[in-house]
Amino acid sequence: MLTSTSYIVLGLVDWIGEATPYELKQRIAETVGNFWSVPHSQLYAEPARLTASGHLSERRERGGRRRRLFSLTDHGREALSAWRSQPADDPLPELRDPGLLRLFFGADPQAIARTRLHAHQEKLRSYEERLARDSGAPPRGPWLALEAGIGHEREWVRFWAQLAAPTSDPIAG
Amino acid sequence: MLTSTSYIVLGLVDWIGEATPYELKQRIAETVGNFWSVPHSQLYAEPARLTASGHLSERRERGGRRRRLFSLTDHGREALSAWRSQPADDPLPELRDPGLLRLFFGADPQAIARTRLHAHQEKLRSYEERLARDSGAPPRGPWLALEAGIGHEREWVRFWAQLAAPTSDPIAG
DNA sequence: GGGGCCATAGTCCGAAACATACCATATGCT
DNA sequence: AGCATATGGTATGTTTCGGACTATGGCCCC
Repeated sequence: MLTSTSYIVLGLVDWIGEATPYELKQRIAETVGNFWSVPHSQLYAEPARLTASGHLSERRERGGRRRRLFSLTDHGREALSAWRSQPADDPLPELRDPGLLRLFFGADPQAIARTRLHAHQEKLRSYEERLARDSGAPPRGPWLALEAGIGHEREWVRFWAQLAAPTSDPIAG
Repeated sequence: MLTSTSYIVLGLVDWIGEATPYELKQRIAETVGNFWSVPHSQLYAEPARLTASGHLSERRERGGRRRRLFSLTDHGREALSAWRSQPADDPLPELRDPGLLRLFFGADPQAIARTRLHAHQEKLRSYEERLARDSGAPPRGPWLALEAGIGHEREWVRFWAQLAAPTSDPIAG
């Protein structure tokens, strides 16, 4: 059975055309890794599995490092396309924020909020920068994902800012 | 070394006083599990580890099912309190939304958006209901976590709604 | 009072995932 | 030539994860 990691690999190979695990690693780092990271060791293990199951085909560089180059088979292309057009009835994602966990179990809100706030502001800034850089360029998918990321970072900033600055109490004014 | 799962267990045992794994499972389901779930098999394995490391102590029910009852040791209480007051310099959480992944790799936004939208609306509704039920009751931690959850669910609803209804295009009006 | 059923309660296990350390090759600089 | 750095890949020991499986107790109904 294919996992999300499988589809990340299939999707990227489709995107790049023919790729080595190392290239996948680099692409992920600057794109999808922002909302779904994959440890690099998986990027060697997963293509091997996908080759065994007939979703990818493998070719070996002739000289040099003799790197493995993977590309989609018809079977792989079908699987990817079926996945794309499947209803997204997956379970909803969890927040899984360690800071929130501490908060839940009684940590001091202000203390947590201050460090978290900075980190999220930074992240938000980097996303907005990227949005400004490559706004409008197709395809639309990565752009929409970035929009989603920005929305959630804004929400985190709002949330932590409100806890970091207790003066903004809606009752006290 | 203690993991997030460890602290969830320690935190809940602190909260409940003395608990069996099964009770932990139930508490998690209705509280912290909303943003950080733990597979139930871990709730048998983790207390055993924590007992070995001296953070919990174990007692056996006398008759009946002879269930294991765990409670905090002083060592465990100290670890929990140290964790609570530690700066939250953990890595930021990832969205890891399967729907977003499909979107990223070219799925039809409207198709994905419609199913996701419903699911998030439902979730949001259930959170708001809970907020109305036990608003104000201390402790504050769970309540703040619920607030965070509501914020992010609202954000998801906003995001998917905008994709589900293409008429709200800001350019076309 | 005994049989069946449901909720409770717990164990077990193989397959992945993970972090991380290690190894190897190329490239360019001094 | 020697060395640092980035590139590229492998190997591996632990955890985690799901999910299948087992068992126990309480309760209702006949």
